[in-house]
Amino acid sequence: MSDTRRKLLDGTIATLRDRGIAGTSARVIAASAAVNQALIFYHFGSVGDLIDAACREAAADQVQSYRPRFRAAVSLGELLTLGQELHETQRSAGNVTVLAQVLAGARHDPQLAATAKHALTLWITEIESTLDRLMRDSPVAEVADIQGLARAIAAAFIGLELYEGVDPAGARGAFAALQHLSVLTEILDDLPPAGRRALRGRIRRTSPGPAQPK
Amino acid sequence: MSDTRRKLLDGTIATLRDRGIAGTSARVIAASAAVNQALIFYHFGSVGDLIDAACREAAADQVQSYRPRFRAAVSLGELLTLGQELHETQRSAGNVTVLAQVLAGARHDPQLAATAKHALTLWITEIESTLDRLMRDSPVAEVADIQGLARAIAAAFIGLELYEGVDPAGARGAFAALQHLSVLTEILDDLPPAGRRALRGRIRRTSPGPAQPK
DNA sequence: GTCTATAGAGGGATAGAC
DNA sequence: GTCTATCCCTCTATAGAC
Repeated sequence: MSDTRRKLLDGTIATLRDRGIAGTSARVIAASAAVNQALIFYHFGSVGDLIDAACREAAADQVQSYRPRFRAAVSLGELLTLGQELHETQRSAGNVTVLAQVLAGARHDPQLAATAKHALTLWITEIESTLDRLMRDSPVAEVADIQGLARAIAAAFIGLELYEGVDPAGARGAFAALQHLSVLTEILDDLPPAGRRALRGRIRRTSPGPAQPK
Repeated sequence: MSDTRRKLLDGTIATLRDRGIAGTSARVIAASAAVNQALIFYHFGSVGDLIDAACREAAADQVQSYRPRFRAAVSLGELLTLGQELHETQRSAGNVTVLAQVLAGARHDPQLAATAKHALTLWITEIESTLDRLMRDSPVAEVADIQGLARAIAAAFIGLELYEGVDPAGARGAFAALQHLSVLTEILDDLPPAGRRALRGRIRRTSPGPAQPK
């Protein structure tokens, strides 16, 4: 790949991270990439196409680089810790923030919507297979709809990323609260067999069961 | 309040909802409000000030109108149902979507950041006092940091609102999954006294305890 | 492939008539 | 309070020199 293309892809991610979707324009991206503005159109055709290319590449790279850590998580608490680390690491690299910005811009731009859905699906798939593995032997699985839960977690994560922008201390508090709560699932998983059977029966009597995936 | 001010405040919310933060300009707002563009500056000074005024008013109105329903919720499941209804009702009225857009724009605009923080705090305060009431007698309160949890819930809600924009079916699935999961907390709350004591002891041995509010 | 220059639209904001 | 007209800026995208 040419040097200019590389610089433009990186500059686009940096611009989305630092200035938000509303502040991302051809001129600003070109300045960030230290490249002539006209080259955006020569190499990518339009600003929208450049954003699309940059986001797809960045999301694929990030998900792949985090895959071993997803695979290594052995509890919901660890998955959450992974999420928190990802959140903090990315404050400089910034791909989750970027995804949040693209998601916000998706409301009035069908192209951004497609980009956002694609990138988000990569993360959701990863979360889903992790949850699948973690919860297979848990009594909690009886009331958990893994597909839906993975989507909820991804969406929540995006929300926390945006919230961080206006209240960093509050966002830290939110993460800490979730971490405390994850202790609950560990307790449930560690129940002795008798306790598990009792819980399972209790769940069956109360819950309508997980939603059927279509 | 003058008719023009009223139309501009409403037109601003409608514009943020329909066109996103990146598509919200003085000209578009004025067209939506059916008012001359120059009147924005006469009445509000700047577009940023208008957005700020509109968002603060809308958030205050919304939170107030939902307050009785927050007070009426008697379980986490009901709080979640309330959230889901709010989500669906607002697809037309649109104030949570608006908040998400302002939050996204906050990244490169300090004024929007202040607006977003103020509006979000109104919702967080409401969620916090509801959680406080709901969880006072629950053994779960031992591992729950209510302040942080309220922030996490509000942020997650914003994320779901944005996710709805690119994958409505996925967002519905996410809500359904959370609803199923809320059954767990009800089970824990309904434990017989002996079971509660056992759970409580188990929590004490595992958890570092809730974070200290500062 | 890279540059300058510019077209043409839309942006915030103001002046001044009414 | 409301309007028109306008200034000056930034935006995307292209034309054309190199």
